[in-house]
Amino acid sequence: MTSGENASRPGGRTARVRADVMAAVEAELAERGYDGLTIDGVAARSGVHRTTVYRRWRTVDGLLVDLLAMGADDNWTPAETGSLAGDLAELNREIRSALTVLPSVTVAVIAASFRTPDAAEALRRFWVDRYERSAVVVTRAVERGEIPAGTDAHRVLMLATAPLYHQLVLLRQPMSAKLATRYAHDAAEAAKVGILHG
Amino acid sequence: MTSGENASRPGGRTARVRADVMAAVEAELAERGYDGLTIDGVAARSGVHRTTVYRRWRTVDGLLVDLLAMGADDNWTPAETGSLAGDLAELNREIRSALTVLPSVTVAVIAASFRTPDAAEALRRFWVDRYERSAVVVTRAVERGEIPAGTDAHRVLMLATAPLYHQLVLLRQPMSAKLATRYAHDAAEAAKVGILHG
DNA sequence: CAGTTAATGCGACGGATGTTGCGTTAAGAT
DNA sequence: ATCTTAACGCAACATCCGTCGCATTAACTG
Repeated sequence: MTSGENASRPGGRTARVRADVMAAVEAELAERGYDGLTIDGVAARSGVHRTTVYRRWRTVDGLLVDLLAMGADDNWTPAETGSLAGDLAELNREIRSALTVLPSVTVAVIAASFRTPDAAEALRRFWVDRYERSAVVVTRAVERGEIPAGTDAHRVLMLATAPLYHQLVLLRQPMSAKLATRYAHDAAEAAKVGILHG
Repeated sequence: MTSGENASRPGGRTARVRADVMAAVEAELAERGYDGLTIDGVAARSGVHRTTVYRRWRTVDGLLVDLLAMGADDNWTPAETGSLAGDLAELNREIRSALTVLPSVTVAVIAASFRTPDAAEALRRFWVDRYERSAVVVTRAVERGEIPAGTDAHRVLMLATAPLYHQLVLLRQPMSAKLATRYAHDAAEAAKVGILHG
């Protein structure tokens, strides 16, 4: 993609330029926010020439997509706590953290996704992957006999996590760690009593 | 705000200009999408001069905020169907409609909210108002004895509606009317069995 | 070590975006 | 009917944004 990771010349300078630019993006994002992010600003701060940034990343959104890719952990799996409520609560803790940290790369890429199809697609893939990996917490709960077989994993995950995105990103209201955990528990309870059958 | 509704000279020409510009915004939004929306484009299509649009609305986001205000119904109340599940399903039907219609002013204002504080604040107020008005469906359910007293109205509404925003706006995946209704029923069921106590 | 060539640096350009000063129009007042 | 004055139209301007051609650097090759 826009990443230069597998380029034909991944040598020292190219890698150094990418690291410098990515660091500058994060710093500018922290100082000026998404709408204050400009290629000129990033280039100036990083010490890399404007033209180079334009050529390698095209747009501000391209920079953010690359930053998201840089931070994504390919080996990520949901933590295992021993209970569905605990697993979902840990998921929500991570999500809340990603959305409230400053600067939040996730929120910035969400903003970017409304402007360029590339960012939208990158974010979509990122989330599809995360939710697919997360489905195992429901599978494990079924195997433990904690919840009925045939429980709709996707709906469980949506009920648990969607309120965080909605309230923190769209409604722009704070959410305590306690409330985030409560949504996780609500979803687990609903699954337990058999509401979320396939 | 940016609206000219209560200006000192709300006469024929000013009102006509506003109507023309708003119509042009909607048309441009439908044709080019949010990221293709420009003041010059809107001005050209509406037949109003560039400078006039800049002076009255300042930015593209200002145009969208005004369009949202124009479409907002001050007398809105949630429909009354006789059951909590029915009321929530009707809410979700309206939300799904607002998010999937083309062009979706709601989605456009969400996009704008990531760029200017004015748009973010306008959207926040809009939603706070809507969720406050919607709380009555939970109150009614308690009065009918359908769900326990002390049920957390906000959590009921979030569980029912957040998955729609999350899946349609952020995950950018389609959602059938049936699934939207199912989330409404899930939230109602969870309330009924007492999971969502205050 | 010398040669090849991507990647970067550099300056200049064209177009888009937003602003300003001033003249013109028309809504509302007397 | 006349006057006043917001609101609008107009043109010129400054700035920002993205691109291009060409020179330079430095990573890889043999």
